[in-house]
Amino acid sequence: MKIDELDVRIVELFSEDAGIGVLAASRLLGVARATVQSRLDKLRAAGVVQGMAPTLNPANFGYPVMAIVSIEIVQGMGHVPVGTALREIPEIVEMYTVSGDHDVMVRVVARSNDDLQRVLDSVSSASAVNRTRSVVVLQTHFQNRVLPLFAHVGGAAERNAE
Amino acid sequence: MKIDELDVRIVELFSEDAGIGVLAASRLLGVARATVQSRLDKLRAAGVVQGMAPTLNPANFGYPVMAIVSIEIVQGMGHVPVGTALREIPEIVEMYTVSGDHDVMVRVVARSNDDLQRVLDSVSSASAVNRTRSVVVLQTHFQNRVLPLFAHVGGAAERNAE
DNA sequence: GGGAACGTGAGCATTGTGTTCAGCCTATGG
DNA sequence: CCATAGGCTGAACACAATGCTCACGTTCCC
Repeated sequence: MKIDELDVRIVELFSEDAGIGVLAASRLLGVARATVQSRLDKLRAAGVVQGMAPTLNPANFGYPVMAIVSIEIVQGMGHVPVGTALREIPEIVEMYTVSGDHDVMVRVVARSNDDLQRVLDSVSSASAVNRTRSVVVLQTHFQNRVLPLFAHVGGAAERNAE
Repeated sequence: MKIDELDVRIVELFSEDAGIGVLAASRLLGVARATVQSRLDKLRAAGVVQGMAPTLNPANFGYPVMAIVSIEIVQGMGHVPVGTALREIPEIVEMYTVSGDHDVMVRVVARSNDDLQRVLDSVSSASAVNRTRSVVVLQTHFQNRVLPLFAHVGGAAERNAE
């Protein structure tokens, strides 16, 4: 997928406000409506843009506390059973299988520090979980900040070879 | 902010496809259009819904490799200079200040394992960074999965969703 | 009971959508 | 050197959705 500056500008506009609409975007960018439409279609078809979704902030509906938990699973168990077990815990908002000392890393949210204890316990008590180590998030600098990278890719198209 | 089942159903609909529109959502839910509109306004005003944004997937525009890096900063330096230094690296898509042995945790993406080396080096060479430890993400189970938690808050705990 | 907050259904003018089309430009390749 | 393909344009069209406002019926609680 080749991404140029127009693609970047379109995505930036829709990131500010997805409700902007194809027509308004085309006017702001000084291009034809059909162009914006076809670019969006292509970006979506390529999977670059997965879709448009409302951004939910757990901190604003009762879950201001966040922690990152490294999980070590018991030897001999695949990572699949852990995955299915942990999937049932709604407080887990992110989950990866990773290399290194630990096997799984998750990000959890909680209502309070007290509540975090409960969440961590529910993680620990999942089957196939051996040991956990958790750190509390003190400050969120940014989350899911993909736009600068995307702009970098789009801008590098002219200056650098790919 | 009090969240009821209608709020959850509205957000679920818009999460599937934010372009669904207020009118179509109201028809699917069997409520008046003005109701959906006012609910959305309130959710947005409360900050529960931050906005609607296109979901970008770095894996689909050239960055399929992902890693999580724990960073220890040099004693005596505040976390602010590290933050500003790391902010300049577009490959960092997530950044937290955390408690525990390490001080900062970031999630980075890269074009390949080779490229990951370059990204990690650029992190390590940031000012105030003392030591880093990184793990490679082998599998992404889910990212930013807030809907189940939101549904849980909305009193849909008894109900089996999806 | 009074009042506030909420949901309803309806109305209105305006605007955006999806779709299609022919024409034009530029880059690429025979 | 010309031919072809792909992208962008601007326009057209019917249709649908939007933002806004309103009067009215509930429900809940002071």
